[in-house]
Amino acid sequence: MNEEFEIHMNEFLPLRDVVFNTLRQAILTGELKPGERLMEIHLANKLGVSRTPIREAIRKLELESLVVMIPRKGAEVAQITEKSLRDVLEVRRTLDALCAELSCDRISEAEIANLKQACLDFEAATQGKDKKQIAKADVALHNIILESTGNQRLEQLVNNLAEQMYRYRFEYIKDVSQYAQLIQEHRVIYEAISGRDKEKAAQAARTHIDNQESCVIALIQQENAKIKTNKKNKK
Amino acid sequence: MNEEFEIHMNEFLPLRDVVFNTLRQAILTGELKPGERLMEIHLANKLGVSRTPIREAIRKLELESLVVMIPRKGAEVAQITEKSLRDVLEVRRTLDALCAELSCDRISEAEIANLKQACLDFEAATQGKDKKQIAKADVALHNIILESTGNQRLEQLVNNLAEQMYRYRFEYIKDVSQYAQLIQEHRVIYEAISGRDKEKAAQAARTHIDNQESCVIALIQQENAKIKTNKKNKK
DNA sequence: ATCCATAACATTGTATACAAAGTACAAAGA
DNA sequence: TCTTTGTACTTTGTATACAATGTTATGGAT
Repeated sequence: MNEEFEIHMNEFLPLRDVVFNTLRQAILTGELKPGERLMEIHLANKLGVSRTPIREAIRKLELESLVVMIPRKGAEVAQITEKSLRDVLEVRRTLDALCAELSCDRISEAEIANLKQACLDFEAATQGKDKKQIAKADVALHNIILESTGNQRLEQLVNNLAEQMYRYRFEYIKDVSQYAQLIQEHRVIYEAISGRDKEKAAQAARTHIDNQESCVIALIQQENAKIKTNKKNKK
Repeated sequence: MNEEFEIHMNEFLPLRDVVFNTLRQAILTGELKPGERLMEIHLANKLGVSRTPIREAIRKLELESLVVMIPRKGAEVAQITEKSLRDVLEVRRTLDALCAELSCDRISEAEIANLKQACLDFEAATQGKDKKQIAKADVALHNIILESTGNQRLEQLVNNLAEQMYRYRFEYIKDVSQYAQLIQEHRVIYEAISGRDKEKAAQAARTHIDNQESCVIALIQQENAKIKTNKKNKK
């Protein structure tokens, strides 16, 4: 329970940003669980800083909806409900489709080559056992598309929405049976974008999200069922 | 220059939120101008609080991209360039279209009635001289559509994007020649949604943004031209 | 007169101190 | 036994103090 957080100490960043990154990572990876309280003094001691940087980090997490503030009680890690996840995905489906379309218009030949390589890298990663490596390859691939849109605001928003899902991503990515499909979907997206076929690219992006949605929703329901069973057993 | 900010003192809100709302409002209305520095002690004195709530408010403004942090120099009000505005609108066009589509599926009969009334209210407001009233009626109308989607995350994102534009909105809304067109566009949107015609609604929403984009971009270029002229004159 | 160096100052970054509010637990009374 | 009240403790909200750094101004040397 008391394992230390992985502190991302970029030397020259203000402490508030180090704390922000650390806490965010902890929430996204599930190290800090939904509903868990973030108590300032406790965190300050744990990270070896004062309350001030902790508080400023919490303000940012608050605006990212990763924590919710309870008046005069403090911050706690936001719950992810099935509804909130569907809401996020509904938006992301649209924005990912937009990314794919814009990418068709604006991607450079060099980026197309990178994208192809990223598809291969992802495929290679799924052969190995390191789940973190797989997630990393997936993120890298999607980042190439994002950057090719040349729209920073879009990039920022999609990254943020994607992060909301990382909290489930690690479970999702463990599902080996999905790998073949993911590889295939990436291939379709690559081909649509490299062929600059906007319609096809948008559709492929939507399908990609749809499939993720089914998987993750299934995971949540499974989780919920487990909780209910536990409650019954306690009785 | 030294007029006081309009402090939105909701009595029971923590000071950081009061400060946050106050500063945000000041930035959006142009009271705090792009490039202007936000100095903590100065703001603290002006608002009659200590630096702590000021700093926490700035952290939130930072995440909203309304201010940018310069290391060891502090916060300053973010510039809006033509590029950043185009980026925002590119995203918003897509999300507004999504809103319109979702609304077609999910809006209640009561909300349709509200929407109709909001169209009339907006029309009435354009008859008067109070520009704030016009902006308010416009926001109210769009909020009805937003809320009818039932997607809180979408609501939050679109509101945020819209706010980025309010910084230009007040100039834009002064352009009396646009009123007829705005009224007409609202009417088309209303009819599409009340008829639950997704395709038409999405298209109308996109057109609405397109027209705003032309107007606001024209304003910016006009502004830029003015600045250039001034520089020349100084020489 | 200009350029460099040093000192004073201004401002942010961080830590700590103090105030207020909420919570939990225990003791006393019905 | 249950409820109520009071007290101690925990935790947040706010203010202030201290440290570090960057900037500006001043003075001297060339």
